[in-house]
Amino acid sequence: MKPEFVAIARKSVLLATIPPDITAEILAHSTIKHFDRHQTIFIQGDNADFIYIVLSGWLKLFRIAPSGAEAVVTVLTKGHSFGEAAAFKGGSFPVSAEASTECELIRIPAKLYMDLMRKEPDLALSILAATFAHLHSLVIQVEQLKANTAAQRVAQFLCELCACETDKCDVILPFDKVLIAGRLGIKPESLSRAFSYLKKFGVKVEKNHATIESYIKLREFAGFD
Amino acid sequence: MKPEFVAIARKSVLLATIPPDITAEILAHSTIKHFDRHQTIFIQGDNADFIYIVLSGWLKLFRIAPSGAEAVVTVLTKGHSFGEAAAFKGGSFPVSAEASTECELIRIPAKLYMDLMRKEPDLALSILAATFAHLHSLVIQVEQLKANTAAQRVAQFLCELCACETDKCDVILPFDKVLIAGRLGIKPESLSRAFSYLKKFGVKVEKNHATIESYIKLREFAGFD
DNA sequence: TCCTTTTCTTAACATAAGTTAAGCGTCACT
DNA sequence: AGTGACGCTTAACTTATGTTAAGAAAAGGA
Repeated sequence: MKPEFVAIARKSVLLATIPPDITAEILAHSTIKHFDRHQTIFIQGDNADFIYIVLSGWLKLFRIAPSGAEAVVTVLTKGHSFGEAAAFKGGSFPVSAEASTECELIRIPAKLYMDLMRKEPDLALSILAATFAHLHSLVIQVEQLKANTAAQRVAQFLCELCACETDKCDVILPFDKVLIAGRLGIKPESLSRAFSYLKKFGVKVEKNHATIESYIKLREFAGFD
Repeated sequence: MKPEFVAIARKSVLLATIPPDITAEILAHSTIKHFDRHQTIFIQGDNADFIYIVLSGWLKLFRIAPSGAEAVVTVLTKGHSFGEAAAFKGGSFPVSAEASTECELIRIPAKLYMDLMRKEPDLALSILAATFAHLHSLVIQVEQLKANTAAQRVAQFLCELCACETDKCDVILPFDKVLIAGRLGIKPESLSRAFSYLKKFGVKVEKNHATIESYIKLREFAGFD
């Protein structure tokens, strides 16, 4: 396995806190998988036999309601892991996963991880840490869905992307607008409307590039403290 | 501690899979806490020093957005545990908790649980199982919020309550309508409207008692398979 | 280059849900 | 019995978001 991949994997929440010799053993039994855009990684109900770590690209976890409506649960990229919770339980995935861009993943056999866990309690703690991160992000998401308007959610999304120090800053939208809309629980048309509404607050969007004139003001509108 | 309380606690996801002598030790160091209706159990940001198991009554976990809007994240009752995730992480609670009815809780010192965890890896698995259950329920909730109308969410809620075998059945609404509305992410007025809309599908609601004429039909409308 | 396909935006319209306000029972207390 | 508080429902109105449709801009292939 390429050293750069190992480096990314080691930095993930899932492996970060465990000794190098154990990660080496895990990675030795894992494989790199490549997925094209729109390719299915797994679907809900599949046996959760693997745990994944994203090396590159973007993918989404989602559920399809019986009505056919798609609900995007999470969007993941480099360094994120997924499937730990389901794999741990030995059950099946509660969500489906699909590549949103071309992407590369490390696929870890769940059984291997579980076997090692008996010897190395730290592994359980790592899974816990990763699962909690997901849990927390879902709690936030539920709050955002219930307590904010679409435009506010868009503003929150922009604020999260914006890792800048200065008040004025630029962000690159990491995936296409259909996916952003799905992640925020709205239709692409509403996303467009939200963007043009946010012009008032100094947000300009052109292609996949957004300029934020005042991060402070945007945060305020977004309803963050 | 009363034997009936011990029995409830042992059946909770948090303690179900661990040996009796360990649960005994945990419970010996835990205390029973009593809360009146509307009493605060903790607020978001508090140090997560305790893990709780519900013995009786109903309580809600919620977040208050800066706008003042309340988002009910979960409603819990007998046998449910909460706080494990935050306590394990040693951080602070991401949500607030308030008693919705008079209720009794077991309060387990988080530190004790963590100390035992080092000796007994099964404890980590128990926490993981409990956390996974939360995770899964949040995934479902996100899907429901994003992909269903208010009336469908109400129907889903009724279907979940309805543990009957027969097609026609009655359910008792376990908590008041303001709280049900909050849990479903709608206003109480919309809940009323949803109930009267559901008359079409053979649902009659009077006070806290609902009659479902055809469970099958209701499920169909709810959009379950 | 041109043509097709995809992606995004905009507009007009429809609908679901929030808002405001009024009214009705029920309950507890006097 | 009277009063007030509370929980719930209903109605009229407003607003946000989905729907449908059309077209502009960008991307990609021939």
